[in-house]
Amino acid sequence: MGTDNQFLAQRREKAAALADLGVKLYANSFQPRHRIAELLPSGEPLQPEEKEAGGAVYRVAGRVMAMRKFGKAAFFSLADSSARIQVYVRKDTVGEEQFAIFGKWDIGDIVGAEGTLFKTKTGELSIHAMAIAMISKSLRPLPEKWHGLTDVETRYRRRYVDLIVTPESRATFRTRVQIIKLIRDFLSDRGFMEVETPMMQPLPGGATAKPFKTHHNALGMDLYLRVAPELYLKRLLVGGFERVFEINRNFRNEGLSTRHNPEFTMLEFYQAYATYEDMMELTEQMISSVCRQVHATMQISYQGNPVNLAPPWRRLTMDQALTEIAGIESSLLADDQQVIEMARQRGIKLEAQAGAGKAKTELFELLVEEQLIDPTFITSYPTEVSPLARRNEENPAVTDRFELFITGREIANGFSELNDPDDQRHRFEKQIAERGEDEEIHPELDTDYIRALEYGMPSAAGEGIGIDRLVMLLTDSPSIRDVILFPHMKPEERTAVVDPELDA
RNA sequence: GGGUCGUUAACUCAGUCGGUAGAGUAUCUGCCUUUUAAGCAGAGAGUCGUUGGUUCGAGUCCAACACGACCCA
Repeated sequence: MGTDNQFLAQRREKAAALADLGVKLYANSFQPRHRIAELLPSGEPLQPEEKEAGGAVYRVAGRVMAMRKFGKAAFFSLADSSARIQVYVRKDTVGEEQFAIFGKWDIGDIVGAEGTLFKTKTGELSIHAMAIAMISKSLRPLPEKWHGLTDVETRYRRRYVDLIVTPESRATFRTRVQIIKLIRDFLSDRGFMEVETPMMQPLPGGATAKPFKTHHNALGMDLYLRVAPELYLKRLLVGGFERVFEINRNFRNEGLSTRHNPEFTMLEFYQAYATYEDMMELTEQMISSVCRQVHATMQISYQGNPVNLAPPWRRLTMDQALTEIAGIESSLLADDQQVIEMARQRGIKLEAQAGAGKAKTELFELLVEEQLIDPTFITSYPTEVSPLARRNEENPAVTDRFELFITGREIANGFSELNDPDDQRHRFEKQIAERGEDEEIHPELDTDYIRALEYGMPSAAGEGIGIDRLVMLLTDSPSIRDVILFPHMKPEERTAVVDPELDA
């Protein structure tokens, strides 16, 4: 067979040779007693060629990342999840038999080592191995030690390899975990309880988006993967849980891009007796404090451009943004026909039923959005595009809603919740009437949600934050695929080359 | 969906005017007991994304397709 397998064949030969020498290739008996990071700053710094006083014995395990052999001695670098350290192996220390076995080791093998600490001539802290052990034999070569893995497609498809060889990638995903933990802590500290609501829903509600459809065999019914948890979380407000949040996946059956993955992680939270203004306050505090805890500063840069996350953040109504940033005269914005005409002139395609609110929102997206680099709350969204938000008491054409933009991207969306069941029913019905043409978006009246509101939902405000986009911002990642461990990829083309292990 | 660019050894990349495939790392063999992108000497490794076409001859030119990146809708 050939091609792929010069390396596989060589390593299998070595593996067989090791087995002949009585070495277990996939042993489960080596127990490390130390993480490598624990050894690094131990006590007083050693001088070059000095051994650690007391000669304490350390026992570590990890992956062989580099190997430098010298006949009867060798250095290899060993990486565990905490750090890397160099291990020095000498024939006269480990013995002839072990040294012969060591000769069959490869870069990429997972191994254990036990020994004392010393510093080499050149000043690198190292373990002088007294004993070494094979833990798991690697059959495939790792990418090059110097350039690493730069092909983004391979990095996404074989994330395991990326994580082995790309420190930045490991750092990004550690930061992601940290960010999510900080958000959980932030909300828990403020009395929010974390809940899980259905991901498989009979009616996909809570957002205008195309859902994935699936089927329950035993029930003989179609189900949809959720596009948002919103309507379930608000049912919990009805139930008396006054502060709830959920961090979990949503699914949208739409295009892929550097900012869109079919499944993505959303934080949604709801607070009874709060308004959208409280939510803006909370959001400012949450994101800026997460940033400070991650980066020790609120002045960060994203893709080479500075971003200042220090509160307070700018707040503009949509009309103000269109006037101040897009330069549209405020008198024009007051005239519905003029707004629709402006949108048409700019090439925005509007459905026949679309009103000025929709047109205004489209103009905003076209002319303003990407210019909002430092965090900016945009408020007073048209009621027409905000079916779940409470109307403003002075101006019922707009809602008590905001969206947060950073680096030109929508990061969060929040509003005072509509809790009038009759108004909600009317808006759903209007929405259904207007979306009739798009068969992929299934607008159906969620009568149970209306029924829940009829029991009475406290006044409340809620918000959704796109976690992936927030992580992109805080890890300076250009693509959503850089912050999702296993982003969706089209299948690799299956060629005639068959892996030998599958060909047996 | 449209446009541009990319796909060559395990990895990172060259490949001129169309003339039979190159480097570094990695691997293998030999030497080497403090190296660290170890060193020295030698060797092996390729369906040039896939399928067609043009040509005496295609990694190179043309077309379609696949996958990816970027831009646009």
